[in-house]
Amino acid sequence: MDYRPQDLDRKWQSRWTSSRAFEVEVDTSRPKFYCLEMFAYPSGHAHVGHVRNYIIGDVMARTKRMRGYNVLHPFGWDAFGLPAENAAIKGGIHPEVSTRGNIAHMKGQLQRLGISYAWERELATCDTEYYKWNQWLFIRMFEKGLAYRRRSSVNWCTSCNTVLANEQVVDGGCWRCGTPVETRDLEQWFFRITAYADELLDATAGLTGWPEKVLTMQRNWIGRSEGARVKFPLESRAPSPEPQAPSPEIEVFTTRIDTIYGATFVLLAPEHPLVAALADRSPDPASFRQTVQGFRAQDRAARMSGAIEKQGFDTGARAVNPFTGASVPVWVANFVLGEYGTGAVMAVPAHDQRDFEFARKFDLPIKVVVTPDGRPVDASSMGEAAEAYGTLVDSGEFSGLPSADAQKRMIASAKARGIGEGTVQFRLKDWGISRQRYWGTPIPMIHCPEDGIVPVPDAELPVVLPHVAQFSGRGDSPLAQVAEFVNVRCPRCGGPARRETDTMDTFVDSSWYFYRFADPRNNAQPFDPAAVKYWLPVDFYSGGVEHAILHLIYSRFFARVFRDLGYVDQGEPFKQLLTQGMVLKDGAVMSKSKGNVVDPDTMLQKFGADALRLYVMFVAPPEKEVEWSDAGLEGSYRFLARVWRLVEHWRSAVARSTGTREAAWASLDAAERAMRRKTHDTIRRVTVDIEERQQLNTAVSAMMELVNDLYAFSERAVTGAPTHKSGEEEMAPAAGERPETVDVMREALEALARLLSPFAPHSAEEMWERLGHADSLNAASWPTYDAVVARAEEIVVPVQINGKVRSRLTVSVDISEQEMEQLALADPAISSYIAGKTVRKVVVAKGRLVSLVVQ
RNA sequence: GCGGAAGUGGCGGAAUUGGCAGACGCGCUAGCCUCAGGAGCUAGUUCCCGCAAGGGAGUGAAGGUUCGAGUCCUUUCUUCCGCACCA
Repeated sequence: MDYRPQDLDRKWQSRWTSSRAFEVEVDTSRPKFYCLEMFAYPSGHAHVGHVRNYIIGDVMARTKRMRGYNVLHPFGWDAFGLPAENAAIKGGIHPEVSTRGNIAHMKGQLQRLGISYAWERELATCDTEYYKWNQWLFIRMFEKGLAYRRRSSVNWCTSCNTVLANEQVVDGGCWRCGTPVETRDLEQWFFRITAYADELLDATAGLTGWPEKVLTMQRNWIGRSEGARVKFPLESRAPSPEPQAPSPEIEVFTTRIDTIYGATFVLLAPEHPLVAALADRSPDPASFRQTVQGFRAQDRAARMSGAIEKQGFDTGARAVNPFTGASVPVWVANFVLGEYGTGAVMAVPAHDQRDFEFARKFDLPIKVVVTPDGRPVDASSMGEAAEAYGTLVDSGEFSGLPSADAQKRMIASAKARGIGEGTVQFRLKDWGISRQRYWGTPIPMIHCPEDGIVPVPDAELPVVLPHVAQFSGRGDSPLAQVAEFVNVRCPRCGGPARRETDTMDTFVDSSWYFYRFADPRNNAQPFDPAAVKYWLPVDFYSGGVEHAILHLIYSRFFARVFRDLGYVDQGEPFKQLLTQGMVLKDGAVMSKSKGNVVDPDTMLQKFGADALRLYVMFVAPPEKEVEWSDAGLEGSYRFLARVWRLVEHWRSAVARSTGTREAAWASLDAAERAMRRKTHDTIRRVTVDIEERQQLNTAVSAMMELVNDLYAFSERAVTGAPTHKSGEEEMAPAAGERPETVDVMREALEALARLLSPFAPHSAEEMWERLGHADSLNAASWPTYDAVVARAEEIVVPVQINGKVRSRLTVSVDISEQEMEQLALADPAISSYIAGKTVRKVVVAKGRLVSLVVQ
């Protein structure tokens, strides 16, 4: 029979489904393994880049299943999100319709690849049964003060009169009409992730199964920095008649309080609350405000293009440096960030490059207060700021102290005087989750004129996303236009009230779906804690690096929220993380717009699922980026066909020999022993490569080596090599053929079918069946190896003279170091080299090599 | 600028603990088989010299440690990725 993979795909996929082969239940008597690939946004079509990740996970899942683990391997859909809504605005197809259609298509693609998912646990985040628990959790977080509301700026298109997501801002303009985007302040919901900043940072040290790269990215993202807050009092002017007089001081954050004697001016962010008040007091408030507004608008556009030039202007106000008592000017600067620290900085041009550039540009004073290496620094001639730590000069009572000591003393001094204190500042900000969008989880809150913000009672959850027929892309939040949705009675006072019309960021959906998979149909709670206790943490999590920060940090945050709610007992959800590399085509990431998408279905039709799976695993280690190659895929197909012919060639001989196996191991000849050794060593290598090294490409090459040896072994046996022609016939053992050879072949083919099955499950199942087995390869059928058999009897050991290999010795593996040395010196090739010279040193690495130093 | 990863044949890559560099695959070459081959089987394939035996060179570059370095150390170059006025 010829190798027809497409038939095998169909046959085995339907068998797996009908036998519920991959469905699992909690079973505390067995070790569990939770294997998860990041769930998918249902964009419509999976390309081979996406698919690579699922295959990697499937190899792990199938291997662990065969190793006897109770394997949870679920899949689902990150189904809410902007693209579906954008498509609805442009094409008029309702997000619900397009999303469900896309899910159906992509699910078919994954099924055709034979990925071993527990499909009965499938979930989509747009299911009310799922997002209900987003709402439930939101309310719990609201109760604990972890969800709160405050004003924050959004992108606003004045032409469409609507809020834009960051992705909808293209080159600083609206994605639809190109109108320049403005910022506008709205009341929005936030999650207080900063409450866990320290813990999220510290716990990275315990994530030993994560790539160091990802941990570094998370640490940088959290961005802990130690420093101090110090108040610079504003110089009093004529008493202000205004009732809300500006705050009498400017608080700055600095990590270099040791340089404070050199603080010759103060800079405010354009967003700083004091700026508006200072504008009122300025001689020309209109132009003041216009300049500030210019800075704020510029900031957005400039983020895209890179660096922007430093700009600023003098507010006219002055503040007092609390350490020197000097009067310093207060400026507004475009590069000071409103959302970091206090939104104000003390500028020390001598010791901070940014301040230095600003001072030079605007001719502000530069004062040196730290000498890096003991040599004096001249303020007027320095070309750049001296940022290094050093010894303080010209700093009053602190002069002469090293920077680090000075920082401690200055913080103590500031604290004693009530003008500052040491603080820890994080770069991590609270997570803004409000989206003025339709296709997401409605935020379960009610705004009552009497009672303020009231959560929807648990009994009334879910707040179902109402049907919206028309998506214009204009105006308010889509939900705000649905009167039946918006108008509601206040749960507390019963009076008329309005529902919250914002929906949640879809990162909320993806921050806990891995818990839900443990118990996806629970209607009473987000999940049964006992089920999660059994299945979690995820033992193997794989996905793209693009999620290294947001998704993974939000998930770690949610894990701690669930922990503090008493639902899970530990705060790290992912034990091991693998970030798989992308698949490139013509050197670029696959994308529809580039037109370089490789469609898995086309490959499936040509070569079958197994060849595609095998190729993608073989081409490179999982973390690496790979370039797609049609020729490489063909090579994998050829390999599978080669294995297939080998099985076909031998299977009837193997079937007839049943019963003689094992008995014959003692009477093997040398070639049979070597073949058997190769079989057992291959089992060892493949097992280690998958489970320990997770280097799936070398696992495949180990199997290829085995097959190459089996062909040679087959050639040597009387039956000849399984050529294309002869493969079509069932070969009987030729006259005089040794039964031992058949036994060795059977052991090898059975091992091979099983080792191959995580990679090429359809072909492997079929081969297993054709070798005479009625059971499926699914459960607990991983081959074991005999370490004694796997060990070589003889090895070839190189002999080096002065670092160059001059001869090779074939020796027993058990040979002693002394014997090796003697054999090496007695070797004719070696003795002729060393004749007449002095052997100064002999190094023997047991079982590895002999190295002679000769003069 | 800061941080991270990586540089190995024509190509993808392998080398697990400092011990035979180039496994395995692609591509290419030759032979066999065949009516035919874009199928299959066998052999070859880092570069240079040589009919061969063999010799020499060789893991981005330059040094170093070592009997021995792709692997460890120092310097340096290049590429990719992340962060990027975070005070």
